[in-house]
Amino acid sequence: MVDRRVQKTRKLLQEALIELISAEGYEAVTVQAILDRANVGRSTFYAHFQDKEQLLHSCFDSLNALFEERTQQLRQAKNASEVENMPNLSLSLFQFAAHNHRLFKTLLGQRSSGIMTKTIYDLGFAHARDHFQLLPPAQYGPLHVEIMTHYFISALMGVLAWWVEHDMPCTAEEVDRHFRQLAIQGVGIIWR
Amino acid sequence: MVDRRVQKTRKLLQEALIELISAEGYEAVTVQAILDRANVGRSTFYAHFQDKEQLLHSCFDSLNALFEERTQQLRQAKNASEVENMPNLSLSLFQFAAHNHRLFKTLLGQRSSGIMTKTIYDLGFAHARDHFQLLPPAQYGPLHVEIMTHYFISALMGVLAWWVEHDMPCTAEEVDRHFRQLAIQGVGIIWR
Amino acid sequence: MVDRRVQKTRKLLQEALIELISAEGYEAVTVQAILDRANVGRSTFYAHFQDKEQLLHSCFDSLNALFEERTQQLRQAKNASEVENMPNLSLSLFQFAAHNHRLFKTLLGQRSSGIMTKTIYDLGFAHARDHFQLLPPAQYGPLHVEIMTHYFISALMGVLAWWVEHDMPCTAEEVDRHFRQLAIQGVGIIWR
Amino acid sequence: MVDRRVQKTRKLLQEALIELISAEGYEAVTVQAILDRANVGRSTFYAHFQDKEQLLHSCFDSLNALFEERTQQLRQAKNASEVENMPNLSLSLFQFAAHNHRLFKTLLGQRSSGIMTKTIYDLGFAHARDHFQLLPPAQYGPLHVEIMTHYFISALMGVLAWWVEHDMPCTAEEVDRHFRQLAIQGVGIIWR
DNA sequence: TCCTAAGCGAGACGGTACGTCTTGTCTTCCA
DNA sequence: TGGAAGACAAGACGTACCGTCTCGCTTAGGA
Repeated sequence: MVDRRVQKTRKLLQEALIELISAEGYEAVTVQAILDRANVGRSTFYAHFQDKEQLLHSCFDSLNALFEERTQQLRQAKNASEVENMPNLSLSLFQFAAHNHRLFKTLLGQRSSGIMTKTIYDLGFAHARDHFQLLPPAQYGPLHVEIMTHYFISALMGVLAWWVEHDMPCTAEEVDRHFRQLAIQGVGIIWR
Repeated sequence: MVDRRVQKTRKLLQEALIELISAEGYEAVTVQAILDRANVGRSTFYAHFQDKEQLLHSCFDSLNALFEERTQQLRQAKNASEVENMPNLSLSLFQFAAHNHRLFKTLLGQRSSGIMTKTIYDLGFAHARDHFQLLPPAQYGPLHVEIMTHYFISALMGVLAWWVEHDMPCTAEEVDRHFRQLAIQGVGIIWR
Repeated sequence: MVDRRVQKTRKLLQEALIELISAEGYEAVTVQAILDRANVGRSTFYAHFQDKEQLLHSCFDSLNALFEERTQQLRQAKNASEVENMPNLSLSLFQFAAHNHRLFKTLLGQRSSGIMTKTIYDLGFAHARDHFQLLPPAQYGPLHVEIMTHYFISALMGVLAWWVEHDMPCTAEEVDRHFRQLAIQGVGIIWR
Repeated sequence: MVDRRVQKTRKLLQEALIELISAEGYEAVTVQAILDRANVGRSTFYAHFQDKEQLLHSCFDSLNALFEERTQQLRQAKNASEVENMPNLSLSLFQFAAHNHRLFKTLLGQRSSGIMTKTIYDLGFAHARDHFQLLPPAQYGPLHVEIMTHYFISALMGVLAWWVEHDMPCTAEEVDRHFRQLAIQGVGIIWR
């Protein structure tokens, strides 16, 4: 069984990091500053995490869990219709971000140097590709699918980043409705 | 009149930086390494640029020029139809990236820590917003336009990044056609 | 009454320290290394000794006893002739060192950083001063006596250190004879 | 030619070290404390010296020079009589110590953990052995000469350490006269 | 043709953060 | 209940870069 102190220390460090990033930006955060705020010794820090970046990634364990759960569901789905009936990816993400607003705003926003954007992007990309592959084959070639997946996830990330950065100016359901309309119907009339 | 040596030194430094970034990644590049590769003295470097980041940004003067030129055209356009007849933004970008492949691959790709993504994003976002505002008012509310602009530019950046990262697996015209189809018609059938 | 385990633990630690000092030198010995070698827990160590240095000093209890015994004899001596008939200081030391060769070699030699030299020196110095003060007053002034005592003890320590460092190349009696000849007759002919 | 700044920095560091050792003792002196007192940057320190100990040794360059000069004289001496007419070793050392009182008091005294004692001892020992070997062969065996050399140098170091530690309670000539009397005539009457 | 000011390389320097290491205290758990 | 195991705060270590600075050398462009 794991020492309760260990869990407490990890949590202290994660919280200190998040607070400091939103105050000063990721690059400007010093390991020493984290230690001071968390009241943790230097050696303890390095006993738990290799460096500042690993500590940052550890903050995203719950997001990893979200995607892993969805991936499980994908694998167990027997046919396309079951896949289509899964909870919507974009809505799940918007809701998850709403529940972890401070975390997402900090790590997707300006202050973070976008350090986590790629991580979330890759998680989302892999998931979307798996998803698309399980759907009935379309008339599109593999190149188009590749482009489409990048297109789709990039757009999702962009809207998500804007939404959390501006402190969720509408509900998760609303922003998801806007997003899905754009995704399904296209930018439409106003773009040639 | 500016000393020719000054221009030569600037160019040496910019090239050294680009080469080093594509070799080791932006974060790993040391000022000292730039100096060694460019055969330039430490004090000379700081006489020209405040720091590594400013040197990086200086590499993008030509992209700035591209957007400034388009912005000029936008301002001079008298009506929506002239705006609509402007050379296509996405195609311009794809073509520009093709002409500056090494630069774009280096600075949009993995090795760059996405350091320039935001800069290009902001340039594109501002331009797209200006563009959209000049088009005939649609039935969409301001929130939807905001979301749409982020949606559109994010998707464009995502496809662009993928395209240069994979060494342009198709022509600029082709990738632009795919992109515009997705933008105009939406992800369509395969996404609920 | 003292727990037998306590004595055992103390002994384990002392032996571990001595072995490690002769292997790596005093400065290089880590508390953790002592614990590992002695199979003793960190808290147990600090329950017995304040720190590494106190543990080291505890190894010298027997030498302290030797000097204390001699000091007792000095105090009980009624006249100078009894003092003169005491067992010889230098010979006692050489013999004691022979019986504790490993300890002395370790703690007087190179590896020890001379950490104990001063301790033994002070013990010897105090004893020699007491001794000299009980002898019939000579024609020498107090300054000369002070100098002489330092001269004498330094020389004794130097010869002792050499003797144990070189694994006793002659018997205690022989080295004592050489030493006393030098002390009594001087370096003599070969030094102007 | 060597940068004058380099020499200045070395001197600043050496002086800071000496002052701090005499204030707090060698072991307690932190590299950071040296930097603070000398107003020198951390990297500059390590550009000049490997560590605290090397800095300490660098303080003794002049003493090395003294011994090297004497060794030169020894090598050039053609016969024993020239060797015997060389300036006296013990007097030279006492005078040198007088001219560098602060340095010697600091580095031979209590605060220094005797860190330099061995260095000076070895210098003196090597020199004395060379010296003795050039004198006319005596009736003594090699073992006796070895012992004698250690005896002699130890005694000299002991008197020297006492003399500087007590702020030279008599002149260099006086302490040398006492020392040489003890060395030549022996402790004499008062020691059996 | 000389001369004088700027551009430049070289690199010393003060400073700061890093990741490692050891210390001495404290807590937990097991025999 | 005492000791092994080991988490922890504290802080020094030696390394790596940074941005500032002071040197001389060279190299125009004006006298």
